[in-house]
Amino acid sequence: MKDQRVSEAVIRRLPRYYRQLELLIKNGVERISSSELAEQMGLNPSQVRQDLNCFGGFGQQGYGYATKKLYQEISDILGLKREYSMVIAGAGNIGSALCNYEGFTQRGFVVKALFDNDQAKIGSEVNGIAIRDVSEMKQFVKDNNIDIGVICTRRSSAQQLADDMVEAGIGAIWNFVPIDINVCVPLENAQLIDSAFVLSFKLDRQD
Amino acid sequence: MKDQRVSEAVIRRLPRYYRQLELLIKNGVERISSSELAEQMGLNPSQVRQDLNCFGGFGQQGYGYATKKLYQEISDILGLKREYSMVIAGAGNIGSALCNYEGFTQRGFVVKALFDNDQAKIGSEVNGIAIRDVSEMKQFVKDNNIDIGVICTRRSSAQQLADDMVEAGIGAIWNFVPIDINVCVPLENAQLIDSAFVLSFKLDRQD
DNA sequence: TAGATTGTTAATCGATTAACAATC
DNA sequence: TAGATTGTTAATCGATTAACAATC
Repeated sequence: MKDQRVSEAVIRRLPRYYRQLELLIKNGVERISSSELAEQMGLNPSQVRQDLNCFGGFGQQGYGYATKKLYQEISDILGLKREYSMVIAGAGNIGSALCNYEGFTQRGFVVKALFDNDQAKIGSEVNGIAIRDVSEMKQFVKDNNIDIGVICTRRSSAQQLADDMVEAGIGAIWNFVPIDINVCVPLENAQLIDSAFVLSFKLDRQD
Repeated sequence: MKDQRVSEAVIRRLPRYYRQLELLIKNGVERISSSELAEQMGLNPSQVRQDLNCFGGFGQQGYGYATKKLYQEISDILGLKREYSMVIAGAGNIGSALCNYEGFTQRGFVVKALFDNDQAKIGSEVNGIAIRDVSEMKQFVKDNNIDIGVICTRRSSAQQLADDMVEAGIGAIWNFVPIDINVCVPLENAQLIDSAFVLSFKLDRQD
């Protein structure tokens, strides 16, 4: 088990391995070779072996990889042994949808609170989770040791709220606002409009 | 204006340039050098110049780039001159949120219809857009020359619906379902759970 | 003209792919 | 033992960064 720095490219393939393994297990497949797995995922067999060997030798020569074992290993690598707590800043359209998304809770990502500055919303609930005044956010993050802060506000307040979260000791930021946020903790961008632009770019060039 | 194949890495920086330029213009900045722009975006000045020169020489020696001109150029490169039509398959949580998202319409990405297989939903509207029976989707895409098909269904039907869309002549697929979809048109993945996993991975390793 | 900054070529770095000895 | 397939080193490829002549 080498423990060099793992490249971003490798990290972003891990969830895909995880999902593919899950699928294979569901279909009763007990072992798989790097070539088969690569084929199924549109990768190169060497790449699959290189990727996995960043974390350890999970395979067996002449046999391949035991799907259940590998699945378990990747689950551990992804840190899915424990739960992660989240707060969502901005109880609008996207924020509420994320709060309602079952996929997160199923996987151990639990929304602890929603925050908004709209007095009309504060006090009500989304999917059983209270909407609180955004002015209480910092203290809440501190008191509850929140892992992930999700930003779904207007552009003007996004950076400030991210700063507040970081000051309150949050572990990571997940940004849905179409603005570049600057923080010193892990940051994941999910800027929908950027994806739309990539699609329009490709559509426009195709002809 | 060289027209070699543009790498995926460059393409994914284009929306960021676009947003940053927009911001600069809003702040009254009329010109910017590659070093300043790189600084602001956390890139390397050479990279900025290389990226832009994939599409043409938009700058001027000794001066830099005129923000308005560059903004316009990138807008054109991204194909934002015209509107793009979308349909959304799956009127659940995420599908409805996307349908309500103002950012899309503002930028010229217009949702023409939502589709679902739940009889209780069919016939109602989200944000003024009709929810139709998913069995009518293929014909609708054909008749209305839809550009982008958004997939927000359960995992079991995602691949089939993507296939239907492609057969009906759709230009691109935008997939929100945590499953690897296989199509012969441009595909953009927005798998939320994958992002969550990347965050848990990084959180888990930090200590 | 001198200074600044581009556009572009060359050098470096890192990620992907190939090859093969190790070993189940 | 022979066949298969890994783990790992080496080769290739592509993307990022540096350097600098061109030019505004």
